[in-house]
Amino acid sequence: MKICELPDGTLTIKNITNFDPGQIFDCGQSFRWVKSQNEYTGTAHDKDLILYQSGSDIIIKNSSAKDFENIWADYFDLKTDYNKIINNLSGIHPTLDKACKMYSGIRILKQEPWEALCSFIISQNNNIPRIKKIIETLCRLFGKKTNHGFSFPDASIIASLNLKKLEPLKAGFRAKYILDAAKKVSFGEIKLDEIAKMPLNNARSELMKIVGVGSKVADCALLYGMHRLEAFPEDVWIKKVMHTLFPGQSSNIFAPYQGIAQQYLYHYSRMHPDEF
DNA sequence: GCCCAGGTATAAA
DNA sequence: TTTATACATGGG
Repeated sequence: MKICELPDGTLTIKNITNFDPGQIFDCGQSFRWVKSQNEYTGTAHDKDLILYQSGSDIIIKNSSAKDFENIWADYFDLKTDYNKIINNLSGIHPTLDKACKMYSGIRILKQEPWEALCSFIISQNNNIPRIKKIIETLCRLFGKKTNHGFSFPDASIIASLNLKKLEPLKAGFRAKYILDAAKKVSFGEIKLDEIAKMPLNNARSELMKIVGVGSKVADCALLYGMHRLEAFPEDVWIKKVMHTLFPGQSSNIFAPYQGIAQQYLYHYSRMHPDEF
């Protein structure tokens, strides 16, 4: 990978592999990247980024090389060798091999822990367009303005609100869950930075102290917000896949990349439901 | 109108 | 420990 700063202010990231913006931003791990034409615009760590793919390069329209190296390279998990992970997973099962290759452009983003936790609370029993709408409203109403959008509101901001003030979100029964999570996080009852380093099962139990956080949301928060690649969010699709392809076996056969295997298998199973 | 959405809390078997 | 149902809202 090589970063080239052009005179017009754009950056070109050359020789980048396993990076397909469509797969990364529309695979359901993040709900905040907005596509317009071929461009994706997103916000993290109070900064915006606008990028698009051009052949095998990624063009960044609004970031300095310094910010890219300090913030975005880590956010996009560019130091992880996904090709190596795919090679490891491919040997486990022929269907997993196909899934890995079909979705080889996915990387697991290092999102901010609170944003991921809150987003996946909102995602429960919900569809992606509406999840996006609720999160967008949450950021617009309570986040800080950035150049091209809004930051995700801190837990302390949301903790200072109440159900009435959350009504414009139209989050339904999830509003009380959002509030409980915000309070527990901002009052220090739940410490996300410590949970990120705990053994997986302890981390899960801690997160599940929040009302409305079950095993699925906990694992999503761990995988997408704390980059715990061994977390394994299990929904109805993944259960079907496991039952069909790996009967009687646990997700540990993918260790230590259960979460990445889950991503490949989830999308493959949605694309080929007849095989399961 | 109807079914369903990358689930969870709750109650009952 | 497993299985059924309500939950708020709106996309398709």
